[in-house]
Amino acid sequence: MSTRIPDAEALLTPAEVATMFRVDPKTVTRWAKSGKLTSIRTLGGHRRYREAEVKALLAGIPAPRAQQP
Amino acid sequence: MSTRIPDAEALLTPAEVATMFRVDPKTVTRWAKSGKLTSIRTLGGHRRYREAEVKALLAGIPAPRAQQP
DNA sequence: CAGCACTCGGGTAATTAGGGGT
DNA sequence: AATGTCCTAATTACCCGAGTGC
Repeated sequence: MSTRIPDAEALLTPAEVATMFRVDPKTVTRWAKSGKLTSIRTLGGHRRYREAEVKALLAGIPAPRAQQP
Repeated sequence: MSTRIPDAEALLTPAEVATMFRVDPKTVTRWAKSGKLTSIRTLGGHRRYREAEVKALLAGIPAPRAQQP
């Protein structure tokens, strides 16, 4: 059967986000480090990004206010 | 009908955990082998993971460290 | 009993992280 | 300040055959 997951958000890899923005994956990493993009880390330290947020930014929606001053 | 179980914790399959983290099921297995994730084994050797722990890790909560004395 | 999807192992490429420099 | 590139080390993804789960 299909894997039914309780409540999971769609996540994107750095390479996928980089391709969508036509930038280098390293640049996406910098966006995450500077708080411009929400990042979820795997247990090994690799980053995953929220698909909804990336799509919103691609659509021209201004970045949401950072949560940490 | 769901099996009625007294006090069982919700368990997730490797595929479910992998989907939630956007990684390969093999990667989840490595996390379990390296002690980064608690794994429960079936009698046949397959692994199951605690839903609460997985959700906590996804939320950014670090691995359960020892309590402060 | 049979069948299919998933998971188990190992082994080997491909990404990613991180710092540093243009 | 922001992006792309070079490097090393670590993490992750895909290959196989065999066994488990239902």
